[in-house]
Amino acid sequence: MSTIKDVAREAGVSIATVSRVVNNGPKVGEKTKARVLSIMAELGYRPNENARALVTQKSKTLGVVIPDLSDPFFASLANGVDKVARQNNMQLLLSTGLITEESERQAIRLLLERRCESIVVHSKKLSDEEIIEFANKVPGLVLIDRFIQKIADRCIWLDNEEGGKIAARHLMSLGHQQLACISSKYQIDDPALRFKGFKNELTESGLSLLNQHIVEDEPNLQGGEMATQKLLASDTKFDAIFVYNDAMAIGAISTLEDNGYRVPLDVSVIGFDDVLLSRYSRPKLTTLHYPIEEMAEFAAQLALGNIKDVTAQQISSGYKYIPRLVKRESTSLHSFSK
Amino acid sequence: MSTIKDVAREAGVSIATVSRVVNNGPKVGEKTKARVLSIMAELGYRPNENARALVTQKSKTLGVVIPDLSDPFFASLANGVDKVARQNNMQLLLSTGLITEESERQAIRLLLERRCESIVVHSKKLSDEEIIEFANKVPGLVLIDRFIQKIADRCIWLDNEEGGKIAARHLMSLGHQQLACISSKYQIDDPALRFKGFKNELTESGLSLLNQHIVEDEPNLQGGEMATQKLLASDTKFDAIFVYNDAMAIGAISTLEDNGYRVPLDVSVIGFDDVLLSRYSRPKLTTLHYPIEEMAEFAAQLALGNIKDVTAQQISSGYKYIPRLVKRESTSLHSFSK
DNA sequence: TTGAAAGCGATACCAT
DNA sequence: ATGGTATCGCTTTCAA
Repeated sequence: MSTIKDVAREAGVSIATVSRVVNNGPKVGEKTKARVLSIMAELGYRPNENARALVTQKSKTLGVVIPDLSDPFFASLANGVDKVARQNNMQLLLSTGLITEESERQAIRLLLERRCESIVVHSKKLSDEEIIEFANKVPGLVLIDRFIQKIADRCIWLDNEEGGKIAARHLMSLGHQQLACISSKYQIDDPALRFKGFKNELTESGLSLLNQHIVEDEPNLQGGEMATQKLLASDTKFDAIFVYNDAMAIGAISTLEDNGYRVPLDVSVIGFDDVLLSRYSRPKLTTLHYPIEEMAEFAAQLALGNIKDVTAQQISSGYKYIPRLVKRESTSLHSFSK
Repeated sequence: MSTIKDVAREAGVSIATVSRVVNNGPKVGEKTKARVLSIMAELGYRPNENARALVTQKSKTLGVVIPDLSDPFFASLANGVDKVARQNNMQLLLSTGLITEESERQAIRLLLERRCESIVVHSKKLSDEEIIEFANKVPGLVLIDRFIQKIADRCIWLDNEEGGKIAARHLMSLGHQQLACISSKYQIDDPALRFKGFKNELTESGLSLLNQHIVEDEPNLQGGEMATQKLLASDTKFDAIFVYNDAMAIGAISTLEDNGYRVPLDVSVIGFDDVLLSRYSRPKLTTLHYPIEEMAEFAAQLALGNIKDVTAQQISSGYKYIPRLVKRESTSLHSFSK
């Protein structure tokens, strides 16, 4: 691959001049500019970004730390960051790894070694202290999907608890009174928060407690099916279920229908996340929209320093997103005719 | 961020020595090594990869060119490449853009400017000539999802036509004789190939022609629904449908059921791609598995030069993958009782 | 075992 | 308007 020197030599000018035309610098003679340009084309010259990064001290790179791209949720996150990268003439550098303390640490380090000045981090295992330490060292590091008080103004997160409350209100507004839950013991604390909000909202409204709360390991279709089987086996009466996420909710619907229940006629089901699946299921799933891509875009802008007016509110509680209820077909008015 | 000089100064050694301990080089005194190491930790020193790339002429970066990450198909592709990147101590650099000639060209160029020596390219708009030109310039550039004879040994692609044949055989083996198709005029030629194979297999087996072939614009749920409405409105008799992809197939099932048809009892439906959705639909979708992640992993290995034994076969027709039939619930034996 | 120095490919300041 | 050159942070001979 030819370098700036090659171009300079062929064009009979100095590398300084070549550099100027490459960067559309001022003060370059029309003739020389034309000549250099043609030589560049002829040689197929492409400036070396690594060399540029070294001298300019900027990498034109937006880093993102996530477990991997196999989960559509993280793919959306990465896509949001990538969108912003493109808008800013930068590229996305991906740093993936297991959800373990060491992998997360390593993923961030690799980005730092590339001198990424803007990084969107999704981390569940690193301690608050270590993240704060990184954040202090890197002004362009931003945390997504997690809230740490000391660096609140760099946190973009979803209020899972409020999501639970919204779900509860929705089901109650439809007249449901016998509410069941299907949760998951995932490696993160989102499930717990969602159900905490759900439960609190119920008790505030008089409904003493959940009839039944099933916890299943795997937050996927099978997990939802198994949980629902357990729920049915427990012989509890219920007219609505709040499920940890959409995948499990679809599993729940499947098992309910296999057992003669009609959704939403007999049982309302509400999910969480609003992933692609929820629009494809039958009945289409009522759920809470998790605006991860929008959040990721915002996170990227924040990492780039493009967000200027920060309110006191944001300084204390970060950038908090509230999930939005998406009413589709899996929930409906409770039929008292039964 | 501290540099190698800082470390050298603090440790009272030369930068050469520091470099040696950073790279686990040979011939370094135990005591000095220990001292340097401790200073490095103290300073939080991280080697500058850009500087390294400049001098070593390797970027430790695996590039991938795709339209974006919003489509799960491309997310899987990127995930496959990323897996291999990690295995090889490299990172994924993403270069996205619209499906236009200029964006695709630009995406590749950006990767070249970073001196990415291994690149997995998904390109639909660039001309064969231009791709060949890039390929000749970059030995580590590999094409996925497209076949170009002149660089056959750098092409990883799916035999869409064979997929169509497999679908036809499957439906015929179930006793179906009145076959309809739902296609899409997407920006690529995959649909055409799939249906060419399907049609050819039918004619070879005596079934003269498709009863009906509906072409819809959008290859998604709505497109599938609309196409199916048209199909029903056309008043043709059919007992099975071959649909361009899973999303459309799910739309088709939805519309069929809304109109009183039972799937697969009255009509068998087969999709293509085997995306996540197909396992979540009810009935679960019979489809053709498109092993895109596996293909992407292979492509990445090929780009890295890790594939050694190349057969004559591969030199002439590239790395061809055959879609695999995944029998689930949306197809079944034709009931002649009707 | 360690250090000095050349050089990777650019940018940018200082001259001319 | 153009050229010379120091410099970015690191690797890698070549000497000592």
